[in-house]
Order: sequence, then structure tokens, then C-alpha cells
Amino acid sequence: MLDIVRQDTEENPSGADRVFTFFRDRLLSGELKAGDRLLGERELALALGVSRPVLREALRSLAMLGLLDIRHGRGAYVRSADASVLGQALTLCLAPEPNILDDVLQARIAIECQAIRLACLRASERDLQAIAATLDTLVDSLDDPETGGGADYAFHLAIVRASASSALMKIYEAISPLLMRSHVERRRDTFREPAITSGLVEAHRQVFLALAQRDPDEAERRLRAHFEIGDDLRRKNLISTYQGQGQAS
Amino acid sequence: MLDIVRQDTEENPSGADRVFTFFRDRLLSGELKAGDRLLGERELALALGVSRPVLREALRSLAMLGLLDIRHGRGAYVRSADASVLGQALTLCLAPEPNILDDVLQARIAIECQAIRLACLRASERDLQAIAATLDTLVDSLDDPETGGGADYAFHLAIVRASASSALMKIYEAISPLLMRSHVERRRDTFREPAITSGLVEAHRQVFLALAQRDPDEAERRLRAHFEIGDDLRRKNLISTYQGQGQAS
DNA sequence: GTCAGTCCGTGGTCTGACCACTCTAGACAA
DNA sequence: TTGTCTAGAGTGGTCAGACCACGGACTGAC
Repeated sequence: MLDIVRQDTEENPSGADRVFTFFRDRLLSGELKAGDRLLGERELALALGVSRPVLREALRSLAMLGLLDIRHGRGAYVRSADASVLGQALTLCLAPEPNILDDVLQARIAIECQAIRLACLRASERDLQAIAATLDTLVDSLDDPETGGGADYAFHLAIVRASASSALMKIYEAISPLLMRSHVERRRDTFREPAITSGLVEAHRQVFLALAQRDPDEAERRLRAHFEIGDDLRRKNLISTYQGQGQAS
Repeated sequence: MLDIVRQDTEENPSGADRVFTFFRDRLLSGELKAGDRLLGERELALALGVSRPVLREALRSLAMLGLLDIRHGRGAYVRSADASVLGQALTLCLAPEPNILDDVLQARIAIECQAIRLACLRASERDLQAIAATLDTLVDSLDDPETGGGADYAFHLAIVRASASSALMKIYEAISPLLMRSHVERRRDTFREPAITSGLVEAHRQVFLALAQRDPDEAERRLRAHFEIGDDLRRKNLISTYQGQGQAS
């Protein structure tokens, strides 16, 4: 029938691959938009000239990639692009590597430092207000490590969002799951004393001020300083922990 | 039989989802390593208590994610983590966004600037030699835009590799396809005159020297300058093109 | 010793059937 | 008239069994 594209130029893709490519290209070209409903599996299989199991393999793969939302009894719907799949892919990709948690922090610094530079040029009044709001939350939740951590993340996320760069934003979202794991894993090694947390707030405030003054160099400098302080704290605390124990376990 | 994990805590995943999760977790935990061969589809289906089509849906999804390499007549093998899938996912994720090509350049700058800082601290002698080698290739291929472009990419890639950060490396590889598209698309707008290309070589050399001297701030500064010059060139050329035409088409 | 043909195990595909879920239109009762 | 309930249709989810296509290994002839 339709026989799909059939690029026999060099490959010999299986039926499921052909169907997969068929839909992926239509997704990429925008021919299929988020929210669109696909035909039923039986009709689609007939239209594309493959059997239902083969069609299902392709559909399932698209769903796993987050491109499709297949609901029992309802049908298959095109899903809007989602960074969560990207995050999973990154996690899987980095899984066999050693020291990923440390490493992912480097990626975080990379993204944020560029984001804040862009934000200095592009941030709207609303963006700045949003960042200021997270700063307020941060101050209000000094005694609660849980919401405090959330506010901390919100602050940095708001900066990336203010960069108005979807690429930076997506990548940042992608590394977020790993960032969280890193954060949780490190929380054991991080003590939270009033003096330190207040210093933390001050560091955030300095970053925000430089951003509000639209000074890219200064903003990046203060952001880097903030990250380095976090590094130092963790290091010192690690040392004191081992010294306190007298011996490593 | 085995009945798999069966996390009925909150979800009600389909059989294929259960099988998918089953293997993904085993991949993440390292229980399944790259190169391992899976049992045959019939045996696996029996062992996991699902039908073969369902098992195939899961296997196919894993293959689409680049975790499995399924070969006709051979069997299914666990594949080593590959950034190409990450790149595809990113492409799909960014597809609906406007101005991705510009945007991806920002991500590139972000990664490279952090990478070169790390490289100043971590780069080995071999790394530096590798970068120097790409610089030589760059010089030798001044008259050939094709290999010259390749050498340019190789230079920047070598810097990221010298950062010894797998996270930065994977992300850089992930954006590479989009970077290439951006590069090709912009090549139309970029003129290559001897004066300019020699300036380009000089900029690369300056970056390399700062790196070899292990000066993070200076290295990043020069790298940023290099990127900005590229930006300026493109802008100027765009303007002159439109002026030369007298009218935009 | 080398090469060709055959066989077997593997993934690839198909058919047709049945089950489970969701929605809705129609029947029924208040 | 209105609200609720139920039966049906349409949809995805699953299954069984069969056959085809490909790749490798074994075996035989040369």
C-alpha cells in the first residue's frame, strides 16, 4: 500500500525500524504536533502495510523515548518534548562511568556560568522578579533543610531559565536528576550551621545583584566563587569527619 | 514464574514496561555489562512470564535507546553507552524550539569554557600533545575548507576530552550533531579569506598557549574572545550580504 | 587442507483471537 | 426533567502458533 519511505539506499531496516523512522521524521518536521491523536493500531498497521505487532514495537519505542503517550482504551497521543527522557538517557549513558556525581557538578557549573552571562543580556523584569522570589524563599527557609534545598535549586533553575536559551535549559533539566542524586549523597557530608547557611544566602544575593546589574563578568565570577565555597565546605567537612572518626571506616 | 519485580505500589505498568524496567535496572546496576549476550527471545519470554511479542516490544525499545544491539540470526547483545542516542534525544527534544541552531552554540560555549578550565588543571602531557596535533592539522589545511572544518572541530573536541570529565564529554558529543547542522547552515554566510583564516589559527594558538600554561582564567578569556570573533564575522558578513543584494530576498 | 552445501538456532513477521480499559449513548429510576 | 446506571463499541494489551530470513557451524566432497 503506502509502503512507507523505504530507503533501501544502504540499510535494510526492519519493519519496526521503518515505522519508527516514519513517525520520528513526521515529529521532527512538525507534521505531527503535540496533542495530536494517532489512528488506531489496527488502522495504522493496515495503512502502513505492517502487522500490528510490528507497529506496536515501533509505537512502544516512540513512547519509551517520550514522544508518544499511549493510554489503554484511549489511543496514542503525540506528547510535547520532555527533558525527563533526556535525563534518563544521560543517566544511562553515564552510568558505567566512575565519579559521575562529581563530574555532573562540572556540567552544572558549565551550564550555569554561561546561562548567567546570557541572563545578564536577556533577562526580563519578570525573570529577575522570579529569581528574587526564590531568594526570598531561600531566606525564609533557613531552618528547614528540606525546603531550603528546594529553594536553592529553584534559584539556580530560575537563572538558567532567565538565559532564555532552551538548549541550556533542556540540558540543565537533563542533568537535574543526577544533580539531585549528587546532592542527596553529599548532604551526609555537609553540615548546616547558621553561620554557613547565612553565608550561603549572602553568596546567592551577591550573584543576584551582579545579574540585576547586568554585569556578565562579575556575575560569573561570583557564581564560580559560590560553587568553590561549596566545594571547600564539602572538602573541609570530609576532612574533619575523618579526623573526628580517627580512622576511615 | 519469575514474575519480575512487580512494583504495584502506585503504577500499573504493562508487561512490556515491566520487562523494560527489568533490563534497564540490570543495566544501570552493572549486572549486565557491555558485550553480554542475552538469552534467545523464546527462552527470555518464557523465563519472564510474558509472550514473545511483549518481550520484543521491550527489547526493541531498549535497542532504540541504544542499550541493546539486536542482530538478525545472532542474538541480542548489551551495547556500551553511546552518546549518539543522547544526541538524537536532544535533537528530538529541541526540535520544536525556535532558533535551536543559535541556541546550541550557547551550550557549546558553556561546555567548552568549563572544559578548558578543567583541562588547565587536569590535562596530561598526552592531552596537550593531542591538541597541538590538531592545531598542526588546522595550519596545514588552511586552503581546504572541508578538512579545515574537521580540524577545527577536532581541536575543540580535544580540549573537552582533556578536561577528563565524562559528563562534559558526553554532553558535548550529544550536541555535536546539532553543532554540525549549525555549522553547515552558517557556512553559507561565512566567507573564508586568508587574512581571516590566519586570524582564526592565531586565535586557536592563543587558546592553546593559555591552556599549556595552565592558566584557567586566561584560557577561558581567549576562548570566549575566539567565539565572539566568530560571532562578529558572521554578523558582519550577514550585513554585507544583505547590503550587497540591496534587498533581502 | 580447502571449499561448498546443509542444518540449526536466532531474530523478523504474520494471523487471528481474546482480554482489559475507557468512554458514551441509551435505558431506567427518582 | 434530571440524574444514575448499564451495556456496548472502540481502543490498547496480550497471547499462541506458525512461518520466513539470516548467520554460523558442522560435515562432506574435492
